[in-house]
Amino acid sequence: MTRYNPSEIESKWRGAWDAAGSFHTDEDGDKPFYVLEMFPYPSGRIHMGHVRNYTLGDVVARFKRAQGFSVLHPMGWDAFGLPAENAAIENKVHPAKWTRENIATMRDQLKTLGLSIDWDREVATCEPEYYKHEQKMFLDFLREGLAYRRESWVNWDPVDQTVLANEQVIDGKGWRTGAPVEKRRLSQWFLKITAFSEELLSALDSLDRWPDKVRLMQRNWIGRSEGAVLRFEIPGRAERLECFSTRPDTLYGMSFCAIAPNHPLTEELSKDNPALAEFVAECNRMGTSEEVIETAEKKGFDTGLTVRHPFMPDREFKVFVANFVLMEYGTGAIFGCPAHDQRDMDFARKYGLSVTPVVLPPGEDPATFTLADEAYTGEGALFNSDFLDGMSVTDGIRAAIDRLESLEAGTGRVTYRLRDWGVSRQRYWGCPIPIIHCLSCGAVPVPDSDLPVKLPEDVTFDKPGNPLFHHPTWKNVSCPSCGGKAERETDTFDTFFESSWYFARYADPHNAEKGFTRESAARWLPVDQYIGGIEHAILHLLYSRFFTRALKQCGYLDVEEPFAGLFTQGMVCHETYRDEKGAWLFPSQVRRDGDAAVHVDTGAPVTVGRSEKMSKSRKNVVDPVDIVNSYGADTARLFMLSDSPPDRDLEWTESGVEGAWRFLSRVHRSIAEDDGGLAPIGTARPGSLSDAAAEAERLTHKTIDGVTQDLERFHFNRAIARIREFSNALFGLKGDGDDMRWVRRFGFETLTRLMAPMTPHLSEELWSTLGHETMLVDEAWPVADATMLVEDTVTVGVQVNGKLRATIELPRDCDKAKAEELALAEENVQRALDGNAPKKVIVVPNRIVNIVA
RNA sequence: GCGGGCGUGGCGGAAUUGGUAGACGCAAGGGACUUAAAAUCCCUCGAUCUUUGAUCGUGCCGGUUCGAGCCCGGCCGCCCGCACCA
Repeated sequence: MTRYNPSEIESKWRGAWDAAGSFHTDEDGDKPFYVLEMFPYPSGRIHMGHVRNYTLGDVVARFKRAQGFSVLHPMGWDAFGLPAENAAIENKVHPAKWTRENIATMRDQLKTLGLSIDWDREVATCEPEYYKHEQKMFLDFLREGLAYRRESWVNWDPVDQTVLANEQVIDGKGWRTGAPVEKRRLSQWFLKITAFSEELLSALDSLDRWPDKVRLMQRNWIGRSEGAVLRFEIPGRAERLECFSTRPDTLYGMSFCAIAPNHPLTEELSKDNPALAEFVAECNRMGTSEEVIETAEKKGFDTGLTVRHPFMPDREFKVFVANFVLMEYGTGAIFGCPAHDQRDMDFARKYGLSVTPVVLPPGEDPATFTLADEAYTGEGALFNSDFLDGMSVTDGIRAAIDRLESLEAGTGRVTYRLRDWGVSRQRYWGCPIPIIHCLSCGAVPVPDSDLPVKLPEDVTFDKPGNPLFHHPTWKNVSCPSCGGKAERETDTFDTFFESSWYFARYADPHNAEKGFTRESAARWLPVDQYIGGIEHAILHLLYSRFFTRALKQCGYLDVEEPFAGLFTQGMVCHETYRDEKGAWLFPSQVRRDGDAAVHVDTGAPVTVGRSEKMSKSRKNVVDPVDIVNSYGADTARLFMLSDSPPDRDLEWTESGVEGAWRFLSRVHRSIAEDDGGLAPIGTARPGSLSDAAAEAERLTHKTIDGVTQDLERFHFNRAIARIREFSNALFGLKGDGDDMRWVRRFGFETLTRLMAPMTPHLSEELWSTLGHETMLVDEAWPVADATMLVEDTVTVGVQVNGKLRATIELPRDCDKAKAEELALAEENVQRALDGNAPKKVIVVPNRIVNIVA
């Protein structure tokens, strides 16, 4: 008796695939297909989220390969980033060493999953062979005007002497030091993603193999709004005040203007106005967290300036500096119409400004309509508005813009919420920005011949701040332009920079001259199927879309969109456990005892909490390595794919894993221990089959058809349900006549082939057990015989007044009269009719008969 | 506040997109095998009742339809994204 021994089987077949070069990318085949999963950050160990992500991708890759596609399925490492620096500081290990060791560990772990990856194409973004190309890209962007430098605000930790990302600022304090975070102004590099705002928005419509949800999130993020820029005269001053508004139709309801605390005009005025300067400082102190914004009161400071109304030159309105006006959006200045904007209303009530309604809600009387403290933002007819009176909001907007343009007091304008991408990070473990700062020449690009600018590895982390800044020699260079004394840029790129083009590098991973050739990009891009977490719905995907367009503009490639198909997987969740003191416990420390749960060692009661995303902080994690060691990779993979649809969250349960294990053991046992019930390989189909054998044959074809469709549509959980149903029928077949022996072989072989994308090792083993000398990985995907998919008879439900009363067997496509006759003949139907004649009979062929009594 | 999604047995989820609700699995209960256990195999498994059958049942209320888990209107609940974006 041969027991199912996954560790033996799995290492054997991984070795065989390796030796045969089974997953080597075919550069010549005429059906290229690029499957890509988001590459991992080398944190040290793989987690269940990786297992799910890479299993999903591997099912697609193996399925497509079997269907005859030349599949590109690579893997690499998103290897720059903050955790490496944290490890350096905490454990005194160099980020490079830490990262490379983590990569080695995780590569080994990933390999045990049996993924059909071409490891010859592996890339690690922290290596100069990779990042030298993005330095070149950056310089090309600079030449094209797609990169530029300007001052920008950052979160500064005064103790660590470092810049903090927004998520490292907790309650206004540095996450590590607890010191109050300061706002600092630094010169930083930006990529001009806003040059593509409209394109990035409109091209979303063409991404029809992306989830609607992700497209919507990107749409909102880009945030297009149509409106007008108004240029208000400021009596006593030469310049005008520019305000953006989506509602120029409400101009007659205006009662003030407000400008941002960091508006240039504010900065000028506060120079000789200490009270204003103090107000601005107060605004800057105010955090930007959700909670603060939610509860913050609208506050303003009267500048003493006024603006003149464009349509009513005799009317002037006060200009305030207001804490709720953002410099980053529009022009950093607004006109306030309290009646039709809640923020303006709050502000007007606080400072006693006038509230003039100019949009009349339907059914209201203009003579009596007033507003309390709620602004009216709906549709209606304009009134109190001179030439706009009677118009709808939409017509009013157009008419107001026309008038503003004729008065040269404004113009129609489209504004986007999207802002340029700041790529400078004051960090060590990242790609050096290839710029040299010269006192006389300014920021000078490093010449191509001097690339790459290598990140020096002889650094220490004993001083706070960026080690590049303290490096004794690296920084000091001569200016490439004038030869004078100069310094290197010590900032490095945001790590989203590396992940914005890695998918293209895989097309040509060993090219030392270029990031990739146009030809390789033309062959493989865009990625046919990209798979990853929803958490990257906006930034990573948007940056990659931008990068692809920027690269196209610089002549690198000819596509605009990097990812033709996108699938976003759900999270892997697990119950949470806490002991009596409230401390989190690992699942391995907990034993379930019916409804109760107790500590494995002490027997003390354990509180079971709701299921949440697996996370180290809550300890509700299960280590994939443990699962692979005790059940094998195929069981882990099968469980990942069973039950939960891939786009929904998956609940990890021990019993579910056991169920997957039981199923695989059963398949193994049933096929490996089959004693003589199988026809030899290549036996022709017998001329006639018994009913049972014919039914099994038909089911086999139906299963091929169903599983194929399910895999194509990412319904992996249904594919597995179908396979289980199929195997239940198959293993229950009795008899050893020629027909049974033939159909059993046909069924068993089909089963192993259909399971191969999900459980590749076991399938390969069984393929061999069934007597094949070739490897299953090289076999073509089975194709169903279409004539076998239709039954001769169908079971049709019979309803009386919509309620099911019977089912009848009918010949396929049987005529309506016959169906009606047979339906009415049913005893239960007659009883339900209770002697009444049917008023009407609806017959839907092959579906249902409904009798209306 | 704005935008989006989802509510189906004890649980995860199926349901050819308007046509037999609950596939497949998990858990539970019963039985067989065994000295015993594990493993395995078989049976039951939405609720209620007057149990060869009937009634109810897809968050709640209503509508359209011969027929609604699916479509429409209104509620309730949960989840996600954005958030002073003018």
